[in-house]
Amino acid sequence: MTEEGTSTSPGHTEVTDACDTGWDVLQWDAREGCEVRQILDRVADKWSLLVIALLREDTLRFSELRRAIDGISQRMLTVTLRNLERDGLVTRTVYPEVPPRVEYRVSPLGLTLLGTIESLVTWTEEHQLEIARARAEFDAAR
Amino acid sequence: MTEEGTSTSPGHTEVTDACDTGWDVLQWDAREGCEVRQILDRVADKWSLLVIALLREDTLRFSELRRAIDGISQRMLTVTLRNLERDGLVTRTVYPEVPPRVEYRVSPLGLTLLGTIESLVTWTEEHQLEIARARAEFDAAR
DNA sequence: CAGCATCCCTACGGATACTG
DNA sequence: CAGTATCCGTAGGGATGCTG
Repeated sequence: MTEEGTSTSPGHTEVTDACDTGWDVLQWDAREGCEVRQILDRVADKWSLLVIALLREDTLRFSELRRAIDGISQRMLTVTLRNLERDGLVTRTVYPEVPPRVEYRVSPLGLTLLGTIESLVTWTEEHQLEIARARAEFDAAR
Repeated sequence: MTEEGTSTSPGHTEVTDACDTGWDVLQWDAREGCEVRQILDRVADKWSLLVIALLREDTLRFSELRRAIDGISQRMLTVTLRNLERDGLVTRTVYPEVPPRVEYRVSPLGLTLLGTIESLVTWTEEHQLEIARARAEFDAAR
């Protein structure tokens, strides 16, 4: 595995303690080690949010997720699930049966994140017209 | 400019009306045309959030932002500002002076988005320990 | 079934050089 | 000062093929 991993990069932990004080924007970026950046990245990547949202309803197995999502490659589903599992947002359960069965469910932690995300989605729904209008206006001015 | 633009891709607007019904996860992804996806991308890219957060305090000019952000290239600052401006989240004002002066400020719309984002940041701060623990545990199990 | 591994292509984003 | 234009490396992510 030459890629992925969202490296915790041990031995590179000179985060100078930034990111701890509340919403201290001037500091929390630029440094990749920052938690906010990492969580934001996780939530914003192409599939994580979708996967976690799907799992909110009920626990699903790999193939079910694969079919439910439509555009996703099995590679990215694997990668996404591993990341979510690593962050403790999703739980993976393997049933030692003959054709292997693996089930995924959202953890309580994942649920709280999902709740938070909803406010963002709500914001989007409430303002998408404003944004569309702004874009149209901007593009027209070229 | 051969790149960037978050294409409104005209003539590719077959969004089938998805994304309108609230938080209908099963539908809103996979289709790039979705507003939620676009907003999420905007908010999650490397610099947008930081820029908008910096502007919350007071209006700043290009060079001030550049210096304030530290890691950013002037190219990405430009791109980021154009996108934010296009979406109506940030306002750009040009003062026709001899050494040109341009000032940026958050729009009211941008402010409401920032407010929403804060809950995400708060979530991160509240749960970063849990996540760190989960990661450590996961990594240890390899 | 659930996945790892490999190849490969593209978009994101940095560095640099040039204008109004 | 405030950009624009160009070149280019890297990471994200799709397609495909192989295992336990």
